[in-house]
Amino acid sequence: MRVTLTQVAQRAGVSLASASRALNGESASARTVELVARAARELAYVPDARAQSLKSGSTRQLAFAVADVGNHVYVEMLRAVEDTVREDGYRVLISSTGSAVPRDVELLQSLGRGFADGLVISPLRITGELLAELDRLSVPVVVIGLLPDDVAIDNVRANSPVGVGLAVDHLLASGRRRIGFVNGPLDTTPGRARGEAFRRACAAAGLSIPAEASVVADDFTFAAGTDAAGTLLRQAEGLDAVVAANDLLAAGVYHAAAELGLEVPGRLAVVGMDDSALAAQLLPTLTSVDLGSAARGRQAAELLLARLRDPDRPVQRRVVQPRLVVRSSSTAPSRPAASRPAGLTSEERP
Amino acid sequence: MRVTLTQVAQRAGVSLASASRALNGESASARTVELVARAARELAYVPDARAQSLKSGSTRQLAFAVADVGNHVYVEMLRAVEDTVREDGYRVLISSTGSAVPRDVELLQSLGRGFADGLVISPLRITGELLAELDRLSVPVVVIGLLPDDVAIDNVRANSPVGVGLAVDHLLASGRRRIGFVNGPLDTTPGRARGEAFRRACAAAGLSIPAEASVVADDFTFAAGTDAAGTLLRQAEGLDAVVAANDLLAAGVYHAAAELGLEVPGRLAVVGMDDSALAAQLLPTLTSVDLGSAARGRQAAELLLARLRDPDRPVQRRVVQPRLVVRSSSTAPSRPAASRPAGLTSEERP
DNA sequence: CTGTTAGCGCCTTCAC
DNA sequence: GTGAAGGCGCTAACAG
Repeated sequence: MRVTLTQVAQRAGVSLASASRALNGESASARTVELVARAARELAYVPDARAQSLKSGSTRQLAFAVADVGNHVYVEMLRAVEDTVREDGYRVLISSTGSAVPRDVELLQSLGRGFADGLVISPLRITGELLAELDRLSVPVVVIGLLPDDVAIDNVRANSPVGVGLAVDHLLASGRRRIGFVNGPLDTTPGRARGEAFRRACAAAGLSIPAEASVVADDFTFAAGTDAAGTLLRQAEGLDAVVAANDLLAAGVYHAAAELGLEVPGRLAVVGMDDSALAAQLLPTLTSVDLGSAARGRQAAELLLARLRDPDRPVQRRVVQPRLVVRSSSTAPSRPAASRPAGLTSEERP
Repeated sequence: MRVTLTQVAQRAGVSLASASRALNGESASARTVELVARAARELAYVPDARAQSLKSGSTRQLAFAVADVGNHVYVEMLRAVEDTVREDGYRVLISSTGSAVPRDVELLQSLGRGFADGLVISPLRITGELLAELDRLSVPVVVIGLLPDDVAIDNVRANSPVGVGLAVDHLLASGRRRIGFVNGPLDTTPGRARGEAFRRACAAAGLSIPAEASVVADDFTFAAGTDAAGTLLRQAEGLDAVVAANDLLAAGVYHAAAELGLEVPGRLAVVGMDDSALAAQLLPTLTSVDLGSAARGRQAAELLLARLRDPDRPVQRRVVQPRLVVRSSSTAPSRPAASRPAGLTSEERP
């Protein structure tokens, strides 16, 4: 069946310990190393990760927990995390928690079983219960998201206020004035942060946004975005721009606008957030605020690796700065409603 | 630090063995069970997964290896796999191999270390080297993809021939006659299968497809699709429809068409494959052949679980049947080039 | 430099 | 029903 080190040692004619040392580059005579290496090769010996884990106390595995693997943002984070930790010989255990808290907590509790050496988690909802579990966690954890200030956990976050500000300023600079907002659920961390940021950005620009120009989708998904945007565009007539709290919601805005015959960007400019792959794939291409998904994933992974190396280092909080990526959905000048047929024309695409 | 069963036993005033039995529901007196349960609760005891692994020989972990986590198809598979195996108490270790074979092989070799009890792999390129490694694997594996007939490995596959046939027939039924094809790399399993399927479907319909109506993208990605489609639409004038080997390539066709002022679907019908989330998000919404990504993931997971339960069961091969999902990108009637300005109008959307 | 020995935490015979 | 003891595969002390 499975080849053990004992068998290798026997075949090489040395003791178990010598075999171990020889393979691990500890002090051993050239002859022993040669004998053992050869026996190992002949038997196709592979060390047992389970036994090594038990012995060393570490699994060389890290867990990555996200709300929704379906959202491309998390995929980018995942990829960044994986790429980063692989160099240090870690594998990544993925865990999609759904947007339900119970699964989060369940995962955190099971982490105590020691199947992973650390955790990167990007929760949609940061509840007291979740924080309590994080606090009693026996392995290092890095949270991607907006953590309360008094929580002593390594943390990487996007800068939503600046990000939303970039979007609003860009729209204002393009001559838009009647700006609507499609947010995600307000009981989520990004939902609350981005909603607040939108209000402030508008206030700072001296823009008064009526209540009906802001809607909240049931979820950060395309379907929810389409519904919410439909409501928004119907209830707040005359909008000339919409900011969406993420790209999926923005795609929903496109669909709602199309249904109402509102041309994008001619009649309605749209700006998304996250700058996920989708932004470049849509037509017209979507202007979006890059909140640094990959960067956040990478930095979270780095923080985790650093803490694994030195458990006593001071807690770090990193903020990834946003960047506006201007594409077609916001670049054509605003036009009055009836100047041309609704629809996209190739002339408007760069 | 970490609470061990020994400590629980001490606190409960029973032996290690009794504590183990009490917690695992083996024969033990009610009193012992009570004492142990209480001690465990008070100490917040959690069994150590590493030790259990070593003892039992199983990790309750399964690995899932895919070429590209960035492709939504794999995300859907991943989700299905995770959902399916979670019920049986397995965790999923994700491994994105890139499209490079070396990483595949590397993973397979390291699987011998016993950190996972089984593997689901969906390789883009099924090479001899890969098959050789699969063959000498010490844990059960299920391959999603087109495996050679003589390989005795549990296998789940899509039905590309039927799928491409559905696309072509649908286009013919909508009155399209000059159909182009954007394929992915021919050295990949899906690329080869779909290319072949397209040729046959056209032949079966009595359609002769000139060589220039078929192009091969460098990769199954949006960027590669845009490039390839640009070439296609320029070199094969007068096409009234394009089938793309996946949805990302289809999105590329949209962009290339827009650049050339070819209205979709008025001038050019487009059909994608995979029916990923993207299909519904694009505008016009993309008609696509659902190849059952989620179903393939789920079935692969089921096969793997079944084999873990019974290593001696006969090898199974499952084929997931495709389904055409008709949306807007293929439903408007074909029109001559100059009848109207290029662009999409809301009237064309259902 | 090498071999012997003792665990890592758990489960599981085996006697009692 | 219970406790003592052995061992999963490996590494790290300790002697020699």
